[in-house]
Amino acid sequence: MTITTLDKPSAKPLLDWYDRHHRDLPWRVSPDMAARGVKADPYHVWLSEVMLQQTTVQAVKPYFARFLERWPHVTDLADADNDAVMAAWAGLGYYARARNLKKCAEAVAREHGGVFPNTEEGLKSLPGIGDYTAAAVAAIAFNRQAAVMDGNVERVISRLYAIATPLPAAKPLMKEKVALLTPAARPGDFAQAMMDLGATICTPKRPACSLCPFRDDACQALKLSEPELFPVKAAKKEKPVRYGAAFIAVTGDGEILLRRRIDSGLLGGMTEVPTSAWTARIDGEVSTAAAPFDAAWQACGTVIHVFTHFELRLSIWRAAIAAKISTNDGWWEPVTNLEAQALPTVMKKAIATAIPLAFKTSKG
DNA sequence: TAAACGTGGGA
DNA sequence: TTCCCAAGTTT
Repeated sequence: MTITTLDKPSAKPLLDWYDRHHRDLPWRVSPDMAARGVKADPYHVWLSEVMLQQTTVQAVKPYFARFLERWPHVTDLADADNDAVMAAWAGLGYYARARNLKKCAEAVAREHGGVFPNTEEGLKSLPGIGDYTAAAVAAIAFNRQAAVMDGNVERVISRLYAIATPLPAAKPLMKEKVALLTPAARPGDFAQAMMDLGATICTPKRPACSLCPFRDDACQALKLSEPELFPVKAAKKEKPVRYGAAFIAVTGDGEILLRRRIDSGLLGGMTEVPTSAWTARIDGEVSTAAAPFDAAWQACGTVIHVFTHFELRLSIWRAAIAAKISTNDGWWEPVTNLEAQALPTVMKKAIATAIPLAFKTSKG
């Protein structure tokens, strides 16, 4: 005879918790909506999942709304102009996501008749869709029993089972545990419940264990009275500093010189002001040697911007010139039209340092 | 396997 | 202030 015990994790208490305490999110079909027959839109689910990669819910919300308003269907995004998509993504970071987003939309439109594949495997073959996103879209949009594992789930699972192996080595074991826990019914809600739990209860610091659906007996980390010990992670590496110069040339007509970065690598495909190379150390004086042309360049400050794997200290130079100077690459853009450009945050900071009124907010 | 790849907000 | 990190993917 089968005996049900409470000391092993079960999806049921979590789903019950989710029914009462789920977050209402713009891209989400909540349980009450599902009960009224509302179905998840794969395009919405996919778009939100890509935007949410390594990005906070709060940051994503306005971008998600603008993308849907401008490109209501995946075929609209497939037909969109590349630079328009990059400009719409500007500020959200990890710009390879935007490049792959566009490629993925094109693949869905042209190779799949405008319909997203409804299996994990089919989704995973698309640009920008990895293990997590494939499982998330399969579960949330297509009700597939896929094991969804993101940073939240890793934290919850590592605590439920008190997994002492450090990340990322522990991922295969964690994935195994998630797969065993994922129910055949409501797999999408289960995945979202795990993520909501990780975001609101099973937080990295000071988890609210008294409110957790696994509080009674299931959580091994809580039994040890040390939930914050999990997950165990490898030590971080030191962040190097790089230096460079950026040049903001302004004409009497109020236009500045911009150019487009190459499609690959850091800020790939985004717009920038001319800059020097970003080198690991200052060789001699900070200078205008890398300026796009000779002019009366004036130093007007330094921008310090922290990327994922290095810190950039950018010396900002400004020159007022009478008229446009012809250059090999780039174009002159009215300062009044900078909001429409694909300018990453670091470039908005650089321009704002030279032209304080260039943007509505000084922080870009 | 490990490094590259952005940003802004909270503690 | 400084550190941490948030629904990861690609190479």
